[in-house]
Amino acid sequence: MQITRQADYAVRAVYYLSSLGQDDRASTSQIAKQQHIPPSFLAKIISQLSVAGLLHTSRGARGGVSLARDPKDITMLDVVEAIDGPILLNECVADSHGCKFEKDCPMRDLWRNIQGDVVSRLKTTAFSDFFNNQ
Amino acid sequence: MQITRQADYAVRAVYYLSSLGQDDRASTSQIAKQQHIPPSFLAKIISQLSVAGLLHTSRGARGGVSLARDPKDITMLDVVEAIDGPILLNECVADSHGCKFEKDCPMRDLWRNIQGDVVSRLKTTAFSDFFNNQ
DNA sequence: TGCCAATCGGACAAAAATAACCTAAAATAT
DNA sequence: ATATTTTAGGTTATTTTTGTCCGATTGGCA
Repeated sequence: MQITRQADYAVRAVYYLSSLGQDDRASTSQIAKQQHIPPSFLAKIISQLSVAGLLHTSRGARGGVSLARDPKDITMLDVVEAIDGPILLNECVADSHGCKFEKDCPMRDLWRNIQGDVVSRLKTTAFSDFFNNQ
Repeated sequence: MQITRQADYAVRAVYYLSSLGQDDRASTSQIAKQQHIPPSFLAKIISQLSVAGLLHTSRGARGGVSLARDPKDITMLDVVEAIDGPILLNECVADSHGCKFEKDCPMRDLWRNIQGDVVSRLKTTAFSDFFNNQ
């Protein structure tokens, strides 16, 4: 019942980029140093976030990483799911998993409801929210 | 971000026992069969639930497993935490884990809040709730 | 008393997930 | 050209998860 270290790192990386100006770029190693993330591990994570369309990366000297869109349009859910995949509190909640008891399993509804709340809260929290001090 | 299979099995086992009369006992193999749980795996889980004080077990012929208390006094949280340990959405929320950013990390508060909601919902759901049809 | 049904406890193991490292290659600004 | 930086991929180690198996023990019952 825990997000992975990778997802936490991803969130912190996006948080750091959000704290910079909108189009400022930072190198992976810079982000790693600031957020105390293993640099070579972060590279993989950045890559995944880039594939997911959340970040822009540019190679070469003076290259680096920047946000692909405004912090107010990047939610916690976007980042977490880009790394850990869809949030699923219990296997039986998945559409694919045909549980024998589906029909009359009261626990399934409970899990689904709680999961819905978690997803909803992550979806309604954008990275801009972390900086609005007013 | 998922409870383990073990925790799910544990919940289903307690659910099954709750569906019986208060002091009725069932053998591990009987529970396993009814709930489609690997029998030898369930034995371990039952043992943990017993240590946690949620179940009573009795050996010998005509032995078996029964609830240690009324279903209305056994919550989902009791069962899940007895197996998976304390619910923790992100490592940084743990008391022990001294994150360097603790003080000014807005994500930490978010995780803690969401976690609080999850825990709260599990704590307020007792197994008797699954059978009150009125 | 002695058999049977059941848990107990520990060892063992296979598979998956997690965390991380390393290197060669590609791109690009200077 | 050269230095910088991401990219892509493989490799490795550790831990967690999901089980299985088996002998010991316990307790009811004929």
